[in-house]
Amino acid sequence: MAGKTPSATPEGTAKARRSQYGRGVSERGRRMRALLLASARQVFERDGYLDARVADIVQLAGVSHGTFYTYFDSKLEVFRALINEVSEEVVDALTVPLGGDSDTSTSDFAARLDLSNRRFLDVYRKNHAMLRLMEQVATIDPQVGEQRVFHRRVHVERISASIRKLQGRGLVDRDLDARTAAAALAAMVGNFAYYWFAMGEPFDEELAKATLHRMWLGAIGYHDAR
Amino acid sequence: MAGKTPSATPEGTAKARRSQYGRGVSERGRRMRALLLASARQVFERDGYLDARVADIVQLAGVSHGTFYTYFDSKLEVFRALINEVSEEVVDALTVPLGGDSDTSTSDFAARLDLSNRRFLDVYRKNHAMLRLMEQVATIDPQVGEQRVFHRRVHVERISASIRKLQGRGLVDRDLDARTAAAALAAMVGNFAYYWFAMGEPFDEELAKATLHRMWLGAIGYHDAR
DNA sequence: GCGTATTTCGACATCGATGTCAATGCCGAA
DNA sequence: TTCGGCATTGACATCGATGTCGAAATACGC
Repeated sequence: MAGKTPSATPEGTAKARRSQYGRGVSERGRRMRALLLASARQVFERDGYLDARVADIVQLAGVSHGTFYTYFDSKLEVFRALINEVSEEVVDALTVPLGGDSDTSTSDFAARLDLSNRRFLDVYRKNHAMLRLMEQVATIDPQVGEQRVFHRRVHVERISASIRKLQGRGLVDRDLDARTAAAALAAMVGNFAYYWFAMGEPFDEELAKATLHRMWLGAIGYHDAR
Repeated sequence: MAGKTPSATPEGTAKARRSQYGRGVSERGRRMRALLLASARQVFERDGYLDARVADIVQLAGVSHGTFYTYFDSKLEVFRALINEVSEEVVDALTVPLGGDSDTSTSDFAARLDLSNRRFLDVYRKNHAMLRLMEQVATIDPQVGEQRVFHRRVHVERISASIRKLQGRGLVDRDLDARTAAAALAAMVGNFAYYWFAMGEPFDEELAKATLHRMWLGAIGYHDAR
């Protein structure tokens, strides 16, 4: 049953060789992998996840069908690889502490919030095509679904930490439930960005950002003693 | 070319007969259609849109494969029929005028808003499985995508009309851009409902509704002279 | 310029869901 | 009970994307 070695034959299946040698280890391999990733991204953005075919990806890359499978097990696996890159950017943008170390900077909170939301929106705009696809694939593949949930958790946690801090300083009513409020604000900002950038609803750049900022603060009842 | 009548042969293709006779006109036919719709809904909710197979639907209904195609052209068409029913409920919930006729009821606005949001959330909860699927299919089928956009437009328009009315009465700052603010609030409520009911994030019923209400009002800077 | 490690090639087998159709079954009206 | 419109049946053809594999090509150390 297990691998005998008939003298002349090339030995083992191609698949076995592939996993044995690792895939794309050499410089050449790394370039090929990058090329395939770039092509895949183009095809996905053009055709959507479901309509994208491996055949299109390899054609765009100018390589043969089989080469694709040297580097990825399936269409889904390339997509995951691509979304990982984007995800990192998003999480980075969301991870920047809103609180700030200095207790002194009490009333700069509004400014820091504004900056943070702007950064998030800019990252969303930059990657809008992939983030739109992520919404699609999140409903199809559990692993990508997990990633979307992770984004949201990061966002909600950052916001609820801020709210608690403001409540500690007496700047926000303690009656407000921080977790629920954070969930609602994350929904507001995230879904607004989705319709604005991914679905193409037109808004005036500055007006939208300023309005979002102002509503965010009003929603938690934060009123700066300016 | 057109329908001659060779004596013995059954005449025309089955497909032609189907479109000729209409599908499910009789009482019997209407029952069959309803049965298939119910089975389809169960299968969709259990397996998701993509993994649902016509074979599963007919098996659950206890009829043969071909019968399905007497009533629907494809899996997509059944889904559209199902989502139409749900969509009607959602639009109804969103269509109830927030303004109210009476100019007198100035300060009941908050109460009416609360009622309206609660109604929306209840409809969402009731149909959460299909609405979750709608989010999935909206990214796949343009027609269902249109329907989702329509929901949103109804929601946004209702809210922005309210905001304008409140601005007219001097209860909300005229500086606030009604359309942008309405888009953000619709995003907040709609996406919160999605994560709450469709994705199963746990929230305390009463706390969530009250918090959403309070934030909604705070976001537009409405402060009741209570 | 030889040999081995690594990558590429592309024709082909596979696969499962979809939609079709000719034949048969059902049912109410005459 | 018989007739004809209407509905059901289920085996089958179709189809296109996926992933495989044996063999050829390329790189590169020696």
